[in-house]
Amino acid sequence: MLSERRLEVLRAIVQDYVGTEEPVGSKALTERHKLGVSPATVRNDMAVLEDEGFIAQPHTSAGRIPTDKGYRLFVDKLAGVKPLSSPERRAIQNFLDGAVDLDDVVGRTVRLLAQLTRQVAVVQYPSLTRSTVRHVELLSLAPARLMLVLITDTGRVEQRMIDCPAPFGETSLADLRARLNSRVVGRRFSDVPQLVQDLPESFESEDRGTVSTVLSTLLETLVEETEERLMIGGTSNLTRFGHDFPLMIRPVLEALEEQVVLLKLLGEAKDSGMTVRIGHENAHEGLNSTSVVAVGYGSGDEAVAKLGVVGPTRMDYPGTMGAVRAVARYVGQILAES
Amino acid sequence: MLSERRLEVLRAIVQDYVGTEEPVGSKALTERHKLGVSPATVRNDMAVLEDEGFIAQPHTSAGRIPTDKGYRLFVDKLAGVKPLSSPERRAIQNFLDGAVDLDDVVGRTVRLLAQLTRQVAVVQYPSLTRSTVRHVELLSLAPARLMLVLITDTGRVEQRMIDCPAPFGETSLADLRARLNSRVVGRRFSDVPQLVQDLPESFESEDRGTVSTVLSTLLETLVEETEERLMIGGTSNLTRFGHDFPLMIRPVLEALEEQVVLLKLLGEAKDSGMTVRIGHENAHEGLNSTSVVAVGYGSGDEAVAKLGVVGPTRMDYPGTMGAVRAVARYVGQILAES
DNA sequence: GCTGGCACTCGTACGCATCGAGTGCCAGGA
DNA sequence: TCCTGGCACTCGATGCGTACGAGTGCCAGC
Repeated sequence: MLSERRLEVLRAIVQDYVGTEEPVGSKALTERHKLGVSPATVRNDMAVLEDEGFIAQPHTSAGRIPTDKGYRLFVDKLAGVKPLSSPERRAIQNFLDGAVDLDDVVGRTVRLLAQLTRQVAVVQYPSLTRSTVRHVELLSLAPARLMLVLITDTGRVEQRMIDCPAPFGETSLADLRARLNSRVVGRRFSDVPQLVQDLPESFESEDRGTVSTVLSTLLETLVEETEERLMIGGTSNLTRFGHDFPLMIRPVLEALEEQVVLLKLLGEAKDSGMTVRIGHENAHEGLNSTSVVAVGYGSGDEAVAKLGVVGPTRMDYPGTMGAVRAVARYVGQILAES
Repeated sequence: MLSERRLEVLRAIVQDYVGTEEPVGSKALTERHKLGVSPATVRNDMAVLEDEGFIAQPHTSAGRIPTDKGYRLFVDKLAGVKPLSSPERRAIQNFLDGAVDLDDVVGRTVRLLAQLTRQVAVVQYPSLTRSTVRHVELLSLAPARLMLVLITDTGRVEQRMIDCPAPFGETSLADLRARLNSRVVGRRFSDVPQLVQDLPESFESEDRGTVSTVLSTLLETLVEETEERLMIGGTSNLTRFGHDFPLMIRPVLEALEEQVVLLKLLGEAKDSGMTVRIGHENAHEGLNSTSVVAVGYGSGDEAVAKLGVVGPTRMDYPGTMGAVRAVARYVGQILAES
């Protein structure tokens, strides 16, 4: 186990490096932090930290920079979550209030998070499978053409066109609408398939085809949209990556364009509590030099989706974690109110 | 007026520079193009072209690069629109077919355009004001809580929650729904305000408050959503900007994050025909070193929205214009079918 | 009006010396 | 056992002078 002082040295290295973006040497460390020991001692500690793999030298005769493992230790043991200042909290609330619909909430959240952390923000739309059904609507647009509209308790709305095999009367439509709603309203989307399974049987044979079509579209929608949607923002913050950013930025931008990658990224995060993935801990290669801070949010106790930020491993972890957590809480509140 | 040959020299310079990204000299020009004259002659022509402001030297004793004015002349007089190859056309069709809803169409279009042009793609959602109403739906979610759903002929769907001043009976609701639809279905959104103006009068006094609330929400939605939505993609193509891209990319990314800026950008494009804005022709400062190729698209003859790409001024104009035009046409077809 | 020749410019590449931050190691002291 | 000061060493960054060469402008001649 590392001694107290060595941990302190590591903490100092991380803090200085995050601040200056330059390898930090033993002398500078003793000057800027009250470690109570001489540079020579710090050098010895650094040698140990390097042996253990917590820090590294870019080249001989340069200062040290933290490794992924070093950041990991820092995040786990040395750093807390820095709470936001109360002006910041007020700013969040002001910014998120006044959103008119779910798109707006998500959009504002992304911008807010990007601005607060000065990093790239990713916000997932509330998941269908974890939401409950608020309403199912069937609209007749043409004799044999229906529109299916799904509304979730989190305000999400999905719609699909349906071409019916046969014309469908207004009364049958009203009947189907009523029966559908009575079965699924208030239930979880993941339970919907079983709940509607036997519906066609209770209809006249002439309508049965259409009912089946509607139901299969409904189920299809559930499946398709389980590939969740998300929104990202603040990509211009990537330019803050550092002096070597031209090399970094390419794969990161590419990764950010792949919704699949991002969804997997957020999916890997724990359902509750905050998850921090540092550098190579991220499965995706393009993100090997980034860290991801993610957390679930929801209108109740349970998370309905996740949000987070992507930034350089060299980031202000306590501040970022604080901002992410705070934003998630407020978004949860907003969703619960609507 | 410039002689035929001088125009030919300009064309050659643009082509070479676009290909190599390096200032092009007189000798290289005569070697790579069959101009039929010696380097010295080309030098004289270049001197003239420089006097006229079509080309410039980054520094003395370097080759020439086209100026914005040079590209402008190239686009207007020297370059055609390169039609896509038929495999490319097939690829477009395959890629766009199978989109399930409007979001999907727009998303696929963005990806397609980014891939074809290897530049940043911007696609605007079909505008509300230029669309016609396909259906207006009112759903009762709770005794005094309604949801308003607007559906356009282009497949766009907007929804809003409405808190009613008083409970609203099912029959009144059906009544309002029917009357609303009979008035506005098939009409343009921009005409809706007049069409519904006198609706409240025909209702019982107890319902009049709610009807007014619904109508004002409807009108609000029309106004708010006139700030059009759009989707962008292919930002990782920004890394292809050139060797000086670290300086370029920042303002461009920032501009791309501002929907307002992008909407203005597309708004400046002509309604019909293709618009090319080169370098400083773009009002926004951050985009002074980019060119924008934009075109309207629509389900019928009329444009319902625009799409385009943003790339370095040093771009393959004929190819880009061809791709943009082709994609716009196919998207128009897809919208018309749905 | 085109061409070959020629002097000139200026950015790039390369070699070389200097500088200094930072290191590792060691002997001596608490 | 642990800390400290001292010292030689490493190696990237910086600055400078030179050589090179692509490219130009100009001019005399065809």
